[in-house]
Amino acid sequence: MPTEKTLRAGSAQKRAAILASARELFLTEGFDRSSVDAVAARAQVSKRTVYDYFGDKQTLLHAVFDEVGQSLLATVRRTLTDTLEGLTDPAELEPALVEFSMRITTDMLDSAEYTTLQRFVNTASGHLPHPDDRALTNAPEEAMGERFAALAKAGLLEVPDPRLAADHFIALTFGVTLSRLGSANAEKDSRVRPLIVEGVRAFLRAYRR
Amino acid sequence: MPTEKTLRAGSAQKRAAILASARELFLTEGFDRSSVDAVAARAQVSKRTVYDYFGDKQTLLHAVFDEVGQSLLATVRRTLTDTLEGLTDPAELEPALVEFSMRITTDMLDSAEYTTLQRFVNTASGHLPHPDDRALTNAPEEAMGERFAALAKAGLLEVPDPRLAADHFIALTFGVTLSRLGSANAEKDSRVRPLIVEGVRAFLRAYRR
DNA sequence: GAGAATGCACTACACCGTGTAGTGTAGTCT
DNA sequence: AGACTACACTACACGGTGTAGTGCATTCTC
Repeated sequence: MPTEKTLRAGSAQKRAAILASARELFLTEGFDRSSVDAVAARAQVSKRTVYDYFGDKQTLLHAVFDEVGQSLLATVRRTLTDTLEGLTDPAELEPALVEFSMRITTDMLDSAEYTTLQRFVNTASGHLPHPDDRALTNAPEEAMGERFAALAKAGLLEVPDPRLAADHFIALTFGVTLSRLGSANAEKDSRVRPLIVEGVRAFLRAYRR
Repeated sequence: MPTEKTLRAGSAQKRAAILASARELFLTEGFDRSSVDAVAARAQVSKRTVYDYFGDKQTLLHAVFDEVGQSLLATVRRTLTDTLEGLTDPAELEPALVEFSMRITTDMLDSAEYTTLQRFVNTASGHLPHPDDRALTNAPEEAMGERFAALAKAGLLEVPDPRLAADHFIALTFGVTLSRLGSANAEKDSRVRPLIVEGVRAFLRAYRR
């Protein structure tokens, strides 16, 4: 077995530290410009340990990618049920959608996670081979689509293609905000809310029953 | 004057060749992963000449950035007048918008120019200091805003904030297409047109008079 | 049960190979 | 004569590996 590589199970603490460090650096500085030395230093761990836990830099990127994707999906799901569960009053629809969108947008913009995540998917240095990745990336949109379908069933929206509606909603709120204010501070920026509100209104004009 | 650098005026031909080569490489491979040697080789020019024309790699990037921005703006303006000039028949609005959007989207997706342009603005290795850049990046949206305002004046649209409407239109058509199909082949891909059509329809539901 | 031995995660550090930005220069082409 | 090339060269950063050594817990031994 020449290519047999034994990765240590190790204290989950160090592993988490390395992962957090890599996540922070990769997402802010970019993958190429983040050296493994820097990741190790930030995690207060020797470079050798990084290589013992994760085999190489690509694998480390992959681990970060998975983690970010999972946490993003979890946030979306939680916020979805927090703000849009069991809505029946049409008058509450707009404020609820604004609330949902604001929470997601501020969450995402602050750490620039979604942005760089997408950047990884499209441009990643060295293509990502795992087919799981696309699925993971699309999962948040799927979840939103299901929620929109539920709102349609409740008679609040008219949504022939829920998944497409989800894409449109994201584009009108998060997408516009991101492209206007390039991933800089979100909840503090007073320009965010009006953009979101207008995005939600446009969405409702297009999709309200 | 210690930092005085003398850049050659030189035959515009070589300069253009270098610029084209850099543009191609930077946009497809990414800035970091494109070596100056590769740029020089592709332009069939010695590396020394590259450094004689442009001072360093950053400056070369900046020149590419400007050129792409200008050409993008020109394309948008031309397509705008080609497809949306002097529209009066409401029935022609949807097909005209689809046509406009298809042409822009296929143009942009094929060479991935817009994508990577945006990527440069936000993440560029070494922040771009020039204030011109943001303005240049926003110019296409401004142009579209003006056209939408004209369509509103003609009674075809209801557009209180033309610039915002432009952002919404881009998000619904180009933005959605880009995020679904990651910048891969455009006019050949049969999934593009339906996405654009649905984006335009959603836009019209939200903005039609 | 005290102390030695063992195993293991981890560090510190040197090292290799390679890729790349940028320069200096001698020579060639027009 | 000046634009341009070919090329050698510097300086450096980075990915990855090998290894000597350290701290520490568990286990073995008497």
